Amino acid sequence: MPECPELHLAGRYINEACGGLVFEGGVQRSAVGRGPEVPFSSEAYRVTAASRGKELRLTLAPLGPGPSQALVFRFGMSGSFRLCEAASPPRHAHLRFFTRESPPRALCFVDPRRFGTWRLGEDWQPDRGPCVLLEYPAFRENVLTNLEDKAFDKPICEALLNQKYFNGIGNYLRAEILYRAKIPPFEKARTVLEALKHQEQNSSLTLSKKLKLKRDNPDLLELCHKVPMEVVAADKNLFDPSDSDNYAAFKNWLQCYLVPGMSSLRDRNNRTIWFQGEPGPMAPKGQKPHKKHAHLKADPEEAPTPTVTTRASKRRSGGAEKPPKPAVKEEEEKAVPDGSRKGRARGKKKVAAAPTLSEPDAPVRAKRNRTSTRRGRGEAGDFWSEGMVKGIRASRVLQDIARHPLTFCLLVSLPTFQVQPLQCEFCTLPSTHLSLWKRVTPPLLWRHAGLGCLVLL
DNA sequence: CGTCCACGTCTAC
DNA sequence: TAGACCTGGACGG
Repeated sequence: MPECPELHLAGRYINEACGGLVFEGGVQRSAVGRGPEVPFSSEAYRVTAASRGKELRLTLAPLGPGPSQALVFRFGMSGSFRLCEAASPPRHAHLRFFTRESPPRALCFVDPRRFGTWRLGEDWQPDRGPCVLLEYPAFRENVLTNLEDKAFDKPICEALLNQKYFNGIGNYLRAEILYRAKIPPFEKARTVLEALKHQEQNSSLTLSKKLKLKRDNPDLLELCHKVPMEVVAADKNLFDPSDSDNYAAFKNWLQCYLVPGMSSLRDRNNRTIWFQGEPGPMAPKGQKPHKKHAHLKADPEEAPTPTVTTRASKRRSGGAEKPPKPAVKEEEEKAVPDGSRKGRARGKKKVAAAPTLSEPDAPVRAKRNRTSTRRGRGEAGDFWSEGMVKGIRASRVLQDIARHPLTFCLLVSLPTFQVQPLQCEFCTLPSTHLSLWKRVTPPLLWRHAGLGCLVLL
């Protein structure tokens, strides 16, 4: 399920599962893996991960002297990471990193369809934009300052898959986002986005009213951040590789994509767009929106209501659905995995030689004990109340919110506060994200309403 | 058994 | 703007 939430959760999985492990030896690549051999070997090294949009970077760092090796992965349609017994890796494990344990384990890049790949070096693919999940302000700015680009001549549903502007959005997210924004998928992208530029000044409201408005009516670009954030912050980890039962939870989270009663059409790239209501002015002709899609064995008793399904009615079958994942086979890794290799030999990929990149990056992990303010579902609760807001330099904050209407962050100033490099420990927001706020005022509290986490800085 | 479909890029007419 | 690149699950006959 690789869109940005899955990439991000894969990174979290790697950091949690491998954080305390020592790896050793070389990196093993399957005969049919898409990516290059990894010229790295070490007596003892650690593995860490970071994500950006639909890319995931692994860093192999020797415990002793010696250079680190970085790899940047794309997951294609079916990629994932998994830590398992080295002796019995899953099928289609195309890259393996071995731990230095007694029965060794292997961190595996697993990818049945092999559309995924990896490159050597630490650089993100240069023509992909900022991450919708982790670089929200930069993402928003990148879109709103480039609206003359012909990428925005297209219908919004197609523009949303353009990774130059929407790095991390994929087919299920675009459906979920447009559905919540109540925007017809084939409305022209520029029309939709131009409107966001102007609706940002909305004076004569109190701060808390504005915040509430923002929270209750997130615009399209905010939803590009907020919707994937929900997946990442879900109580039940919707994509925990070690819990195969959670696919049902994911299905249940979906409000539009694959949901019975919703309409669907093929866009100009022949990708299925799911939506509700009118398709919009740029809809391809000669295709009748086809509804239903009954072959979701997840909801057996679904009444065949011909009426337009409403929000309430489509919350199908509550938790009653059973996970549609039947087989847990995938074992019996045949010794010669894909000997066939019929048509077309593996094309020679021009491996972009990683040019040096300075990137001060190196985020200091400012560990804190998180005061667990876990609330369900992005609910801000009384945090937004007038009382809490008192004492902020409201004008500055408002000004900033107007420029970067981030519904999820709010800052409280404390005059004598020394700013330090830090990250939100929950979601590993990069320090670049924070710097935007540092310019306003030193933050004391930084809260992601979408995550329900409160971070003391 | 065969057909259709899938969470994504790429490049070749 | 088609395809190519792949495996595998769901579904129909």
